[in-house]
Amino acid sequence: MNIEKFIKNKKIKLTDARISILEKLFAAHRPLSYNDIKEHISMDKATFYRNIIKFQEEGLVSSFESNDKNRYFEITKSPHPHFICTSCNIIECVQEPVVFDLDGYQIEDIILKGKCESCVNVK
Amino acid sequence: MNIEKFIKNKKIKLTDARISILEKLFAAHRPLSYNDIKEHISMDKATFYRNIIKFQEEGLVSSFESNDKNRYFEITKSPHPHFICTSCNIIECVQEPVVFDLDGYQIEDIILKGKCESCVNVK
DNA sequence: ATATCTTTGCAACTCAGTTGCATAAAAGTC
DNA sequence: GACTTTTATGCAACTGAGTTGCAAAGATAT
Ligand SMILES: [Mn+2]
Ligand SMILES: [Mn+2]
Ligand SMILES: [Zn+2]
Ligand SMILES: [Zn+2]
Repeated sequence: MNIEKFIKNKKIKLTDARISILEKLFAAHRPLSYNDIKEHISMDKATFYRNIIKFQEEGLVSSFESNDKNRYFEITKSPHPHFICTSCNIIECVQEPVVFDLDGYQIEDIILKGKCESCVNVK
Repeated sequence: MNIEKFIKNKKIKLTDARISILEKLFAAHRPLSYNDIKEHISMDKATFYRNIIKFQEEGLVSSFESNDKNRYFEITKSPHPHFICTSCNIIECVQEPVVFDLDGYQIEDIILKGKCESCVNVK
């Protein structure tokens, strides 16, 4: 995916800092925290978080809070659930759809917690 | 529910601090954070968190991380999903079961995020 | 009584994320 | 070009939830 194309008709200037964040998120197969990518980007963390907030305001990036007190970010794709392992804290995107409807409520996101394939076989 | 009975055959001494935490959690219809109950208990927050950790080790209390950076605690009941409103941050226990199975994984907890009944009607 | 173990309060600490402020880089105006 | 206004960045200081070290208090055991 081309970043200039991705950013089209969003009101965001494409700075070097922003490009490097978006590139990292595009390359990932799962949501990433600031911690996950801070080695691979050069900006100050204030710049990182301020840009992430912009991305979210424009709907380019989504995020959620995990168990480990970190916030995880990913490029906004078609909605899908996420799995968080309560043993190793790994986070995975879930492809299988979870059908669920709660009367009067509008569900936007689903987070499943439990033991991942690796951790379920360890005691 | 009687607290002495609830605590039976758990290796936990029932101190005043512990009783007041458990009473508050028993009376609640939804998970509570330290912030929610600190006005109604008298202990130091270190004591609160240390006791909560004990409760969780004994399986008496469960918890999860919300959007607002706070941890929410409730008496462990039969597993059920929780709903977190992304507008007003209210947390509710969901009674309707969410059926979902992920091959090789062990699901322990389900968190639904979205707009609650009040917030879905406001723009 | 005295020794041992557990709980508590206080203060200091940790760590992710935020904010104020000064500088730097863009963008707009003439 | 020069000048003004807006936006982005880095740094340091701050915030707030939760944790930890330590000494005092309470409880349990012998
Ligand atoms: Mn995902
Ligand atoms: Mn509940
Ligand atoms: Zn795992
Ligand atoms: Zn709401």
